[in-house]
Amino acid sequence: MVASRELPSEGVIKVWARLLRAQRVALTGVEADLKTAGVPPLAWYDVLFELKKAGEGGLRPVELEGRLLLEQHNISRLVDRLVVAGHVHRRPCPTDRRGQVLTLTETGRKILRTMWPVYAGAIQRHVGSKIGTDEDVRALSLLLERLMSTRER
Amino acid sequence: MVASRELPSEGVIKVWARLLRAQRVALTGVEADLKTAGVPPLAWYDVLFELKKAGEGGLRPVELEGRLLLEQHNISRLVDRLVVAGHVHRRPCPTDRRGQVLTLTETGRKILRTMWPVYAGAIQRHVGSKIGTDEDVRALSLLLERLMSTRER
DNA sequence: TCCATTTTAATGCAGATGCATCTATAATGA
DNA sequence: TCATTATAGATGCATCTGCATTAAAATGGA
Repeated sequence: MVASRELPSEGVIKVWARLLRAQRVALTGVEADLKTAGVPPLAWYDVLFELKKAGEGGLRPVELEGRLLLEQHNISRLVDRLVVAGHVHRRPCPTDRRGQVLTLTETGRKILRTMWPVYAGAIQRHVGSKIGTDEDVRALSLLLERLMSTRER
Repeated sequence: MVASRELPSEGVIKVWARLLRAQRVALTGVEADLKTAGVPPLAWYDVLFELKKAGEGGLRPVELEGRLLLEQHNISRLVDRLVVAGHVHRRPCPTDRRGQVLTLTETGRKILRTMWPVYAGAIQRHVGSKIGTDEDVRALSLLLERLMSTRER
């Protein structure tokens, strides 16, 4: 892979530094807002939201892994905590006896409803209010999407 | 604060999601490259680099705190590890007997030199090669900078 | 079929982080 | 001056993450 031996330009290095820093600033701000409001942390929202999107059929841990980009052991323990808290139901998978199927419980659904207004306000406060026009929002969205892609340009 | 009660637009929510994800993808990629090369993690580089920039006079932990945006207790322990590893020298601060002054040791300088080529390659691989033109780099840099600012727009 | 390989999930252990608290010193100000 | 308050840094404890390993089940040939 030739490109991997190239050195980054000054501009790229700056983008890297700012990506780390902007994310950290925004994330710690949002997490702090959640904590202040007395609701669970972001990771819980992520799991619950994926399960809600998945609907009736629920999701298997291995599917969560792919969607949240978390390691297998982290999913395993995160789900543990959510099960203990009563927000997620875990039952054996009918088609694969190694696996399990996760679904939302009623309290899980309730947590999502409780968290969203807080979360949305935090996103607006720590991200939305910092960016300018809709056009800037679109531009940033597009550029960030490229960063996530696996292919080079 | 009125803006804090506004709800984020669809676009802003997407930016938030992509900011988290793009950063996670890039960061885990870079950390993995460092590990593969057998060099210390990013956090070590950050501290050592700040100390290098600070030069002769070194830095106090409280200054590192501001520059790296880490909590006081995290700085305290991170520095501990670097001192134990022999990369950082810690001596009492002459002007404030509560404090201390941190400077690079020779092996600390060496670690920086060893890490940079690996780190630079990783940045190019996981960030640089994903973005297109220099203009895109500039645009992304500018937009990310806005996110870090404390003021709203 | 049978065996090697791969996939799914859990877990023990070490390392890192968040939170609250503690000690020592410095700064403030009556 | 002395008492109050603020700041610098360390640390105990709980939680969370990373890493390696393990167990069980599924898959894919020969």
